[in-house]
Amino acid sequence: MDEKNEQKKRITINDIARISGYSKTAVSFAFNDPSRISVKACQTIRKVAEDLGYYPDPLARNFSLQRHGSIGFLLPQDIHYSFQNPYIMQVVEGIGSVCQKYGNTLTLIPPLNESVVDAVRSAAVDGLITQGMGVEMEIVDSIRKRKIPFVTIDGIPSPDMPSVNIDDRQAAFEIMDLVLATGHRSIAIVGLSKVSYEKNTTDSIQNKRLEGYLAAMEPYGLDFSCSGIDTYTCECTIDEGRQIARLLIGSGNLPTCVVTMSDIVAIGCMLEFSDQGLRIPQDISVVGFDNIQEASFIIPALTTIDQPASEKGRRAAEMLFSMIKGTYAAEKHLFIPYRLVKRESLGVPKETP
Amino acid sequence: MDEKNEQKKRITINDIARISGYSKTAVSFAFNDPSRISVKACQTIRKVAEDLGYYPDPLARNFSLQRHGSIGFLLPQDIHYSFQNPYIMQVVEGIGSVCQKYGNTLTLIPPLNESVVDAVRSAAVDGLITQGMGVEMEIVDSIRKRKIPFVTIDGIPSPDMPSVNIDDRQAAFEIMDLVLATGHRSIAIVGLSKVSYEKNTTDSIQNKRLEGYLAAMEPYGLDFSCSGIDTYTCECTIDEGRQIARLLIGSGNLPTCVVTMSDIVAIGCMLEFSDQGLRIPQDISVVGFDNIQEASFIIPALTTIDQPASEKGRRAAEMLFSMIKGTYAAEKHLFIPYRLVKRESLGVPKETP
DNA sequence: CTGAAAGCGCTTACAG
DNA sequence: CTGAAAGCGCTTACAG
Repeated sequence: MDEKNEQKKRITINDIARISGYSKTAVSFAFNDPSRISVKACQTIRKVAEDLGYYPDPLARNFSLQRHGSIGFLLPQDIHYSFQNPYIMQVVEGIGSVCQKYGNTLTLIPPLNESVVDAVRSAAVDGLITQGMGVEMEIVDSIRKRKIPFVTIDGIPSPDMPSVNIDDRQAAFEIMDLVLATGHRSIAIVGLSKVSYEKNTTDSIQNKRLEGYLAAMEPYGLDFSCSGIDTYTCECTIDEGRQIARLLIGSGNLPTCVVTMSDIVAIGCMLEFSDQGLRIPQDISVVGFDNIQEASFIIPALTTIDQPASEKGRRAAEMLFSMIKGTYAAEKHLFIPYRLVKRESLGVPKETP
Repeated sequence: MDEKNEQKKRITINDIARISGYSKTAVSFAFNDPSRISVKACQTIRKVAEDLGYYPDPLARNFSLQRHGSIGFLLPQDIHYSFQNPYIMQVVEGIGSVCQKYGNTLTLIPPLNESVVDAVRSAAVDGLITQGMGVEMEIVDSIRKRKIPFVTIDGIPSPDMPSVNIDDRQAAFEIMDLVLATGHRSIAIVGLSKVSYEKNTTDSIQNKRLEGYLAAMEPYGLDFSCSGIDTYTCECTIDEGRQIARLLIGSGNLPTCVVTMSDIVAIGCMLEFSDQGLRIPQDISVVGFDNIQEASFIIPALTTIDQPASEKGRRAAEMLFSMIKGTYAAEKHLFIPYRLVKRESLGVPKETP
């Protein structure tokens, strides 16, 4: 009935037990805790196992042990977008380094719109790290229902939802304050697109940053309704950054500065501006957010907020593993320092209206 | 006040069956194949499940289904290095997009030196994609022992080891030929470091590329033993690229061109050269390999080989899923087109000796 | 040191 | 449409 080519049946612990003449218990110990059996038993069992190419089935082992040996990272955007954003990749790197430390793997969960809830429910993970999650999201209920620990990075700190953040409001305040102090009054703000699988999010780091911008603008008598202050949103990719730049150029009413919430978008804008013959910062200034590696080597170098992306990932993962082990007792809402990085992409505007 | 609902015991299919008055079979069908039971039964069961916050345990489900619902990617280098290389990230993105398509997750397996064999043996994956693997590697035996399908990207095509590659030899030939035709005779070649978890690899794409370089050099009467032709190796990071550049400058015998096997290393070299006051390509030329995004926006733009990284990942993943499903029958060794990309980082050397 | 046996929580072929 | 029962392959508390 089955097309049994060579190995008709997988070799199990039972086969090894039978052939070696020991019990399943002994075979199990031979692999997991040799000190519990005699040296002779261990050798015999291992020999038989080796000859038959046996190794404990991870699926059965994990099931018996009631753990997966992996933590999950729920990608905030479609995988195609997430991987184009070096900031996200650094976060993942930080998470991964902690997984490595604890001998776990890192499971990337694509945020398929329709099925993200199912994906989260059925993912083979012992815990979950999410990016940009608010308590009001439907997905939070799903995770809670699963009763696995989770931590959110760049989400909104809430009770029962451990988080790792920088002070986005203050960081945004600082960079906008610098932009305004430099003389800019005509500003395009480019925000982040929403987490891909949630349609009705009201609370987010985007809002925190907008609050910060607004607070910086207030002393200058500006707010988002003023003419000259416009807001946009796009995915975090170079291409969409370029599109925003084209949009601004096409509008015939170019701002003197573009304030983005993401370096990768800022770089997209810069590249497009350059391609279209605009000089940065003489003709237009651009500032970013994140301080990805590329921000320092694009010419001119990008003024931005340095975020400790890898550290965010690491701290979140460390928290998560503590929670999984049940030893977690520390502060549930971490705030990590950021740093304003002044470089050449921000200059004095040609004319201040 | 149900103590046992709190955290004493997890709610299982048995609880739902008992409380709803239906069998475990019916409960299972309510979640997996509602058409097999009556509408009424389905509603009743779902209601009870909802009230109790029940959802089939993924661990048990996967065990019963004998599949993990995830494929693994064995990182070629330490996670810290792998994530700094946009080429690798693009490959992962390609793999991930296919996982998303098939409703699977993507498990990243950190290549911890000591335990990579164990990691591979125990990873909760239905198949494995590796980067830069040769048949002679110890890890191959481990994977085979696990009897899960695997595909290698940028490895050496071998029987029973499906692979996805470009023609590295020819690509390397073309770019070296261009370098030589441009007039360079004093060349530093910067290769890739070995796959982190294997110490004695003789066969690799690095060697294929060296063959290509050599073939291009031959008509010019050059080979690796010639004075002026030097070879180096480093991790694929900007920092190590910079180190190579410093090494070259420090040697007092600067080549006229640096030929690297990785854009990220090329960019590191370029940044360091620039920082040290050398002009590219007037004072020194640099060429890369991969054509990562950054290669097009660094100034001067990088001459390189365009590799379809994302496509490599996608093709490898598609192969792997076919193998997992047992429907695989096509060509086992894929070669994908590459493209020589001429940009400004390669120029005519100042003096041709 | 050793082994019998009770789980771990599902899925599904089979019979009614 | 429905349910009893046989797996899936391990781990480990317990008794000898």
